[in-house]
Amino acid sequence: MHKEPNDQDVKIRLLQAAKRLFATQGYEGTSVRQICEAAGANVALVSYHFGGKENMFQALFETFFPNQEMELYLQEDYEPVEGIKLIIRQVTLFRMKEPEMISVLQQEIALQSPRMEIIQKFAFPVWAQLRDLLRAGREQGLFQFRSLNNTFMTVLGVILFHKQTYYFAPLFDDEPYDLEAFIEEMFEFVMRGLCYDVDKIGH
Amino acid sequence: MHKEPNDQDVKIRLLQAAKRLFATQGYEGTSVRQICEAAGANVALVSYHFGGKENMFQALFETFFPNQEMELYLQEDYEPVEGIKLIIRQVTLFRMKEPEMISVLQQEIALQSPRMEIIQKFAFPVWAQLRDLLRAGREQGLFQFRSLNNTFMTVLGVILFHKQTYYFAPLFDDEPYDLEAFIEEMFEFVMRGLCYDVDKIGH
DNA sequence: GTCTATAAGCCGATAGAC
DNA sequence: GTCTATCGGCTTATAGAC
Repeated sequence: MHKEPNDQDVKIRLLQAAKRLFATQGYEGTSVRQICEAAGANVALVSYHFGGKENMFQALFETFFPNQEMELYLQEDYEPVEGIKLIIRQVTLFRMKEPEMISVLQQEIALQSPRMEIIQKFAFPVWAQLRDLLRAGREQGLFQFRSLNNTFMTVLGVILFHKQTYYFAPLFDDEPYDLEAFIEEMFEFVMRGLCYDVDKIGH
Repeated sequence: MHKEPNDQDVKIRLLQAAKRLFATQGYEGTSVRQICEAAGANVALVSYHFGGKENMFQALFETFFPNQEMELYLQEDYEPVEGIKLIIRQVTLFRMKEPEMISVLQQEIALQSPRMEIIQKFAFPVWAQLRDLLRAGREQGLFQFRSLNNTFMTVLGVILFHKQTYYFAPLFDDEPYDLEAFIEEMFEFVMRGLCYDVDKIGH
């Protein structure tokens, strides 16, 4: 009944190879053969361990998505401002920890691919929470905006679009990089965008 | 020496089919055969008219990207605020007119695919202009932010990420839709994010 | 300019040996 | 759990007929 040590090894190696390749070549642009070769595994093992390429895509989110932290977060009851700050913070930390998963996410959102239904199962709770916090903040007079839909997409764009990349590099001066300052700057940008007045409330 | 009327017809039909299919299935996820079938053209005509799938991708940007308007815009010398407003406006109008091109753009940015080099040739002037306007605005005391790089990516995210979609629909209330109000709201969100004070200058 | 036919190869999935 | 061999189908690209 005891598990071969190689069992989990191969599975995790396949997942890591798939994550990297999906991020850099896309889902359709990546073949099962490439994944297996990169993982040093036999061609048949994706079918055996995951039941096909598509199921492997879902396994990626089960493995690398912060599902547990999200569940904990969603149990709490947050004020709009601190709730949004926490979302910005958590999403940004995840983006730093798993840039390849963010790349996969961005691709599938842009494509509106059939895989979006899988992604929804994992990411929707946070998105819905962000939308609810924006609406609650407006109702409490903390934020001001016309369209909830547009504002939601704007904030999501601020959080998700960021990319540190070779292709944008020519535009970028060399700047010292500080993660906490970065999160703070993004949070403050969003709060100002939402017309949140620190003094008015005294937060 | 006169051109067959069908020549341009087939070419433009192929381009339109490619645009639609690349947007919904991705570059790698779309086959030349699919493009030709959707365009009602023979399988060999992509090679004949464009010299292969990759060259067709570039032809997409030559055809559907607002290259002429961009050239005109870049000749002008804009103040930071009005320049950024114009960029937000023009990009948003383009996003409404050619949502499929935006989808292609988003995909390739997320992927950092080899096609990014093609995209750069067409989009970089605007991106560089946006970056320059942000920096100039900061130097003139109009805007306040710490990191030019991060602020640039934030603003680009606000402009480019937006997506009206089936998958986000469950999050969206039905709202009356007004394009001008939408552009204005996005512009004001960005200006507040940049700490731009209307009263201080009297714009 | 358009077509058919074909080349040469990769795709995902699986049956069956070990 | 891992392997090889193979299936049926798809891919891009092109040579050559019309």
